[in-house]
Amino acid sequence: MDLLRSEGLEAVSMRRVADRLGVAPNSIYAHVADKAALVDELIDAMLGGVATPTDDGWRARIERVMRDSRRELLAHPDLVPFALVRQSVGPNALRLGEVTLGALREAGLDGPAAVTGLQVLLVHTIGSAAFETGRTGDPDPAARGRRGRERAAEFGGVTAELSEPISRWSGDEVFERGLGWLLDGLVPGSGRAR
Amino acid sequence: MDLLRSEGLEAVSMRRVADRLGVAPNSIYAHVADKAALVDELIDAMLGGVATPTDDGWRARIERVMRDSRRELLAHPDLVPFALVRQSVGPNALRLGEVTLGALREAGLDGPAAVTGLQVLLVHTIGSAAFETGRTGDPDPAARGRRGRERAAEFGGVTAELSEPISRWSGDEVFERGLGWLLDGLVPGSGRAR
DNA sequence: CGTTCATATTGGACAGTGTACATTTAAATT
DNA sequence: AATTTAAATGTACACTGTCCAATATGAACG
Repeated sequence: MDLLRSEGLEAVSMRRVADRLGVAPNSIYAHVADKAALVDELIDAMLGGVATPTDDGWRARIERVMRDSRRELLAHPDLVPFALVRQSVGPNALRLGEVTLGALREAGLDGPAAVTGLQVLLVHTIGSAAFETGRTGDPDPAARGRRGRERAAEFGGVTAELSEPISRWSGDEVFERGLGWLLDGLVPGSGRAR
Repeated sequence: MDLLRSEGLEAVSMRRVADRLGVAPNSIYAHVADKAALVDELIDAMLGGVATPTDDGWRARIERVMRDSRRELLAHPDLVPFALVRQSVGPNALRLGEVTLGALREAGLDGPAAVTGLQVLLVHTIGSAAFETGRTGDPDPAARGRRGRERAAEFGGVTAELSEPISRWSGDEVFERGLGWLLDGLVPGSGRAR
């Protein structure tokens, strides 16, 4: 986790981790099956920074879990792409998942509907973090060589019109608005912003 | 693209691609800046399979773009994790983005709101595809070695209760329901399912 | 026509990567 | 003290993306 936070995920190689532990690279395989499994544990460790909410209303509890998870995701951007695909079932993910499920049931959803709701919320929270995380920097879409420059010229004007505002608008807005709409839709008749 | 579809993304290495073209590995760098840039072009090539919708209503047009994109994403699962993070601004992504933006404006949204709406829709569509794509197979959460088995025992029962139904319920439902709620929320007063 | 010049391609190499195999060291259990 | 189990190790394999200097190729031009 130190390595990840200080030098990014690409620095988290078996050899570098082993160095950090004063150990041979192979020793790690006695504790972890794969590198993927190692990353899974990193993800769950990250979720350790999300507190179990104790708010009164179910809606407030859900909002808090999602907002806090989002904060933690944005603080560990390199993990975000994996958080969705390899949904880790570590203790922290489980803890937060059950709290959210409980809140959804409290809101009146039955078993299957609550699970679907949880999934939709996860997709939105992690997905919007992934979206926000990506493309932070190089505004240079031109590849090297002939094809690259040709492409840049081909649709140069339009690129500016569409992709520029996309990267400019705040991710908070995307996250908050989407979260609101999903919660409104999840529990029919409980619309807040309407 | 052939290589990706037949052997997955891990087979798409510079050397294998070069082999396929009867060319030395380095030659590719005259046409593409990076391997990342190559993947970006793969993503846009994939989006080439999504037709420009011609339906009458704005809502039908948006639903079609998102549903078709989802189909294409699920057909190329290895690309999904990258579709969100490295949102490619290739010609096809641009084409579909503008069509969707047009539909949102037709629905009555002004510039910034339409862009936010587009982002929320993208996050949901790509995000739910990513979620569905992940974890298709090995139901084996136990790592090797002592820690692994210890962990599996530590929260064994709960794992089954929560993670088993999650991987069982259909992704279609998550996608369709979320899409509906988002569209309902996006355009106030036009709720369809209520 | 030959020459110039940008583009494309090449061989070779560097510094890594994840991980398998067989073996030795260490710790826990009997 | 002996035996079983776990942890750590050295070596090695088959790859990976990408840089560098040098060469081949094609089109444009005087």
